[in-house]
Amino acid sequence: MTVLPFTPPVLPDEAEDSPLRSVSTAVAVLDCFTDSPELGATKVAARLGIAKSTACRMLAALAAGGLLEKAGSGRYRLGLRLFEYGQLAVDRLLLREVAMPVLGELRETVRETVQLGVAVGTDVLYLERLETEGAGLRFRTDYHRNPAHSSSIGRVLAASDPSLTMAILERGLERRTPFTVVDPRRWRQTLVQTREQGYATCRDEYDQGWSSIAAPILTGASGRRRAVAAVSVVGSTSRVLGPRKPALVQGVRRAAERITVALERATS
Amino acid sequence: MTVLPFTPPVLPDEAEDSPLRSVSTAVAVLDCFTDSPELGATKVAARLGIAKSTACRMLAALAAGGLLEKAGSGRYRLGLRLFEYGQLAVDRLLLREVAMPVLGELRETVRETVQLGVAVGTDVLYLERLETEGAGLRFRTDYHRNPAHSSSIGRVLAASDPSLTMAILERGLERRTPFTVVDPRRWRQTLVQTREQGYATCRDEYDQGWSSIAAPILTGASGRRRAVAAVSVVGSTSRVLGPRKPALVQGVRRAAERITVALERATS
DNA sequence: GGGCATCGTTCCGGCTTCCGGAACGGCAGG
DNA sequence: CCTGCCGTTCCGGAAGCCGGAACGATGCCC
Repeated sequence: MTVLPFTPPVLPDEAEDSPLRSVSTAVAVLDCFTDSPELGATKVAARLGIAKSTACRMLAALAAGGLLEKAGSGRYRLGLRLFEYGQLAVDRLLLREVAMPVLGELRETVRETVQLGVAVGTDVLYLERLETEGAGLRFRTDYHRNPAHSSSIGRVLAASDPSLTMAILERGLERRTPFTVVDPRRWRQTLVQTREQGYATCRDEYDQGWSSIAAPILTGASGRRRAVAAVSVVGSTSRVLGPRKPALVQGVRRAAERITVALERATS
Repeated sequence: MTVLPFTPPVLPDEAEDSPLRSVSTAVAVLDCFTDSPELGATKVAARLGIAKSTACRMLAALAAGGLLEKAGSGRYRLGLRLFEYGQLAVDRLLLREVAMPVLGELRETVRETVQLGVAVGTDVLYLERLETEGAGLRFRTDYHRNPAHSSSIGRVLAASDPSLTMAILERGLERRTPFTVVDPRRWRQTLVQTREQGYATCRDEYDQGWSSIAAPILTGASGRRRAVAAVSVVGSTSRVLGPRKPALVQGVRRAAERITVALERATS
């Protein structure tokens, strides 16, 4: 039997400060499914450090609620009700609502994949991704979350949020490619540059050959403006950071600015 | 104070047979947010028939897990982690994976909004919706779930699943427009017709002025084929059920068939 | 094909932890 | 300023949960 690629017990770390232990455990059980598409009671129990019987009951209870689904022979997977809840959650986001049409136009203009992302912990969560329609090389689309330090959106968000910057540094700058900026000083320097320029770039740092440009969507009074989200254009490095770069930068910045204004108008 | 449009206590009905009461309650709390975007402890407690303190703890625990988020002044809303889980759930669906490219081509062909839906209880849940790109009237996009009886996808699914048919009839055929088929006999007749034709239509039954055509995605051995999902084209009634109807029917059927074949190939 | 290892599920006693009522603090409206 | 209303906290009683072990089923390997 091979060594499990699993991260050891997650539960003791994050469930310590919350009441309702069984609910916390249930959430931890759900978390197990972010890494593995299908899990059984034994593996869940092992990963969380709980009794097998407890894991079994948790799985059954979550399945009864539709958050999990039973996939033959006692294995479980994430349930469709989660998809439903997730859609509801994001539909109710004013940000996404006002951003959507602008993103659509941006894609038309730049003819590359465009993204809308926010910070979740030290990661970037992509709320929307409109893929390029061209037949060119497609960006891989099989993730919805990235470490923030190796993402242009993450850089834009961190540039205006000192606490996010600290959290990212504390977690550590994990190397993904030979080009990932892993030196804290150099990484901070990229934030300085981002603030000066008003946009961020990310060259080959997450997936070699792929780069992106991002600009911030701001909110708050003019004195205390902060980035709540960011728009980015992503594509092969030669297409994004080559001769078209100035045009893409302008497109991304304009789109972000338009969303910022639309947000202000909608919330006032 | 106005009469609440809330359905009275949901919890006693569905949490009776499951162990882990607090987990069941937590799921019921989540369910409250399908109707209302934001809720506080008092309203949740009233709706579920639990103590205010219990509701408060539930909300706090769910928020600690990221399933809910605190929206200033003690109100809560669905959290982004749900979006993440939901994306994972649907990304891992083989059905969606093989259907996506076909749906894209179908939209190109018919130049209308196309949908992919499955049955969840007596509703249709839309796993994917590609909106028409044209500048024409857009179908409203603010829902992800429909009563199955007034949907062409629901009709297709019910036509091949007697137990779904029964469940829908037991729940009752709610009238949504003057054209909604609410007579059980007539509704059953539409299923017969669906089986004969191999596709279903729905004219002005959910939103007046909007109609759809759906065809089934089948699975299982040739003897026991059953619809697991369906593809549909939706647009204004004149565009969908007018002169273009034969072309749209053919397009939808071909797409559904291609997905069926692709699914078989992928699972064998 | 048979035996074995593994896994999911069930049962039960001890006790952890959760529930409900009441009191506290903050907020908004009168 | 006062008065509801609401979210949160505290506490005792007890209900429901946890963990270990036994059961039944599944699937793998020989």
